[in-house]
Amino acid sequence: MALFTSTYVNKVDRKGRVSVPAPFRMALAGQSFAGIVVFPSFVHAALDGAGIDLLENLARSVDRFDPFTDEHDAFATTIFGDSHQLPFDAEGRVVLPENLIAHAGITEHAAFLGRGGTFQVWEPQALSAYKAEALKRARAERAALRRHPGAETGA
Amino acid sequence: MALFTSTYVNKVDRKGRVSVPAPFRMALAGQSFAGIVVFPSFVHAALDGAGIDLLENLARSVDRFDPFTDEHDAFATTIFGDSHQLPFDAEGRVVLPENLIAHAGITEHAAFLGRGGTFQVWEPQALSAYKAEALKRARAERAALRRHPGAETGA
DNA sequence: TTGAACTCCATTGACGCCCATAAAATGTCA
DNA sequence: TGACATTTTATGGGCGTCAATGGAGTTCAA
Repeated sequence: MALFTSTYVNKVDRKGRVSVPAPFRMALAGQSFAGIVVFPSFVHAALDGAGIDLLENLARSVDRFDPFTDEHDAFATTIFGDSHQLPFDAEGRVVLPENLIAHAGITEHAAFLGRGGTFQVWEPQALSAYKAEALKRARAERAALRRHPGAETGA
Repeated sequence: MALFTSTYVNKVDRKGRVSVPAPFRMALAGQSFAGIVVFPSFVHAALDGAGIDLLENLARSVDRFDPFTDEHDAFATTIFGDSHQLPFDAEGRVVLPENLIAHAGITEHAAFLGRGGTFQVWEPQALSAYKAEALKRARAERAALRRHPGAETGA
């Protein structure tokens, strides 16, 4: 299971290349596409990222159920339409497309934020601000989550 | 199920390495990741630690991809974004990341405090102070309970 | 032919892997 | 039961490898 954790800030070089953090590359190893998939976040000035499996699963679920549910259909359309497949170079770097750079306000550095099954890419300053905000909300929700504990691993 | 008990104080060497107490390592044996997961405590100048299963369970509870309605969005961001997977070396040591060292105020030594299903890592002095404080509060609460019988919460 | 994108190579600093030692715990045997 | 042997920990340090980064050459296509 791919698990993206921690936050890494890497440099964007003159040619627009960024190293994807090695642990993230590890988590993606063995997928059918050697690279990452990114698309603009709906709610933040950031990018959502994941492995190609995210799109594969989404495509599967659209095929099966979702011709009937408008919400999910619109969701899938947006994601597929705005997603970019970014291949790794030999050193594990990717080139962020211009419009995504702009959406996230990225300049010198890019911050990779692990979110479990997916990750996000932020402009570091913006991420700091968002994290401070998220921490405040997380404190408030901590008690709530404790009342809904996750299932134990039966496997 | 992993059970962390007792308190151990180990040295942090020049390279930032600390031995994870052998009983803790035992409790983590057989997990899918040979190491520990740590993240800054929400409420203390300390680190919360556990096995990778903690994050796996959390990821499962959030894994349906749904940027609009995830009530635990902030929580997942904070936990995953600030969590570090620290692999054991051959001797059962881990390297504490710089920002976590800073958060806990750790310098020469690190105190591992068992808390049942999880554990915490403290700067030893800070842990002593916290323990004394906790003891005082416990006594005060006990006294209060005696003065107001029937006020106990079941939880 | 000129720019964009990819391949290949170089550098350096951090990290992982390995071995050594000492102390403590445990086990063994007469 | 007391002396000795074995194992496990905790700790320190050397060294090779890999990750992150920078830049030069090469291909492809508009």
